Amino acid sequence: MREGRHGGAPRIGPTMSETSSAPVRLRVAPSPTGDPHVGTAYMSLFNLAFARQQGGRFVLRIEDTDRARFRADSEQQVFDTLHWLGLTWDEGPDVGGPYAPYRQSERLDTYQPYVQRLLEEGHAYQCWCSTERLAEMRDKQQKLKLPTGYDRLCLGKTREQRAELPGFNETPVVRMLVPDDVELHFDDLIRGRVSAPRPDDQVILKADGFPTYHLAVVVDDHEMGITHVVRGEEWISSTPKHILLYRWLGLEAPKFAHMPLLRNNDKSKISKRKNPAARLTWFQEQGYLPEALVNFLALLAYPPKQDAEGNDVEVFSFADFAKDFDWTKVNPVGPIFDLKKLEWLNGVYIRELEVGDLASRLLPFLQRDGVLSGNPSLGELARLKSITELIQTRMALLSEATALVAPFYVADDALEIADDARGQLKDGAQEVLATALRVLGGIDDTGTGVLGSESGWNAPAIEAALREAIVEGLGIKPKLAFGPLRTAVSGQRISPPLFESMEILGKTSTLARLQRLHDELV
RNA sequence: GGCCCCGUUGUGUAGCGGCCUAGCACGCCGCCCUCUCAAGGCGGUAGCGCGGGUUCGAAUCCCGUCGGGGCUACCA
Repeated sequence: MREGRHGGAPRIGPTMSETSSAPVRLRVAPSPTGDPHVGTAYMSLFNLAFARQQGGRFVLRIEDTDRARFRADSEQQVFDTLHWLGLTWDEGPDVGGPYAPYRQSERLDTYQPYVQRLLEEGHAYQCWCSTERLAEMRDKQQKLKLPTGYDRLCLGKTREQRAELPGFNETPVVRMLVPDDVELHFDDLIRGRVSAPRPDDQVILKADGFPTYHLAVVVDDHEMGITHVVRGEEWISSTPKHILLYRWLGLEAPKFAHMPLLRNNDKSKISKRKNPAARLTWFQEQGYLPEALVNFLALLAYPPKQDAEGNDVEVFSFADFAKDFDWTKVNPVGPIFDLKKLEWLNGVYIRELEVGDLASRLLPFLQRDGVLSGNPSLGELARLKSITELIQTRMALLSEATALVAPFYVADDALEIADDARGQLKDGAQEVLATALRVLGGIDDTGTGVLGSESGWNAPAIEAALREAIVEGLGIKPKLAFGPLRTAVSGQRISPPLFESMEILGKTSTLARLQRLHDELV
């Protein structure tokens, strides 16, 4: 089944030696039927990688032929999420292009002549069967364990002849007349020679005048000069229909690449119902970096490159990925969409960010979660940058910053002490707090502000003073010594580094917080 | 049910007949570092679905079987 992968059969795809006359043209064709799907991004990524590598074009086409499931805001979300990921297209409904329009609903006139021609040449016929009759027919076939498929009741009949039989519907659809000798094999860039199921007489024009996917995709791919059709594995079974249409219409079929399907944990095709991560917007909400998501997607069903020592290189940019992308390296096994590695990658990318950049990416999350207002002051932003430095290695997701950052922006008397943090306090806590209060009170904090680094109130000085007084002075182990202080200052068991936190908070706030917990323990 | 696709540790992958006592990454576990948590360093855990062939030799080739998935719409 996979001869094409190992050099047994001739390679199908374009190779370096193959003289490429026209530049390649690829497309992604999502349906605006709800929240944009992660599969759309996955397909876009592979399409784009090949298009860029070959110096070709990448097209976005909206397949809105399903009027029943159409959602008006969905198209814009597709634009937004793909832009967010940096998977940009050269032609599309929003940017236009030489083959506009790029919405199928605006191309209805385009399909008409094709349908007409198929009808006239006897490759297609009208069908007046009602959905009820069709459903009954299918049920019967399944009960009898027969292959399902249209029984051609309407074939060769005029409207009048058909009207006398039961299950008649006034507005007809148009069906393909699939011949017995239909070609069931085709070459796939990823899988080699593939065989597919025998299609039945597929509807190509619906009663509402819209083409079905099968007709629209063939006509549009041809009219738009698409050279490579890259889509999910679920389309393998309908590829013979498409090839038939190309043949009937005297068109050259494009190359095909059927990508493996992303899976839920139970191995079923990834779905929004079973997996929140099937929604592209989910990643934005959770605080994933687009560059991390793209990197992660490129790792699914595709092997990482190796460095000079032969070690895998799993962190890479889109450009790196596209550079030596090769269809035959795509693994036909559908990968389970497991987010563990993405979380790690996200942390890697977060750590690589310049601090100011990270801080500005954090801002929307902090505003969303009410830590900062919609229009923070310069002081608050400066403080954010200092805090960001402390938490950069402590996040896998941007949304995790909220809990870490919040204590720095809350009023001293409004700081909530978490139960688990309070529960950890040992007997000596009050004495530790009292000592800290006394010794920190002696540190001169003049100069704090613009010249803060030159102030006596800085992390090294704070640490030195505290260690001397508590660890050495009281003979308390560091772990026990600083626990109560952390709780007082952050309200949490876990926090950014204590002394740096105190520096950022300033002497006044720090002392107020220490005092407050101290007094509560009396 | 029918047709088609696929089958290496928990997950993603390497492996194209001997280099495999099956490599790498994430995860998980442990240790080190350490003011907590991370980050970082070090170490460990776990896999060729099964059965037959072919061959001196099979994770790699063939057949069967089992398992998973997809399609089977006037959805895409």
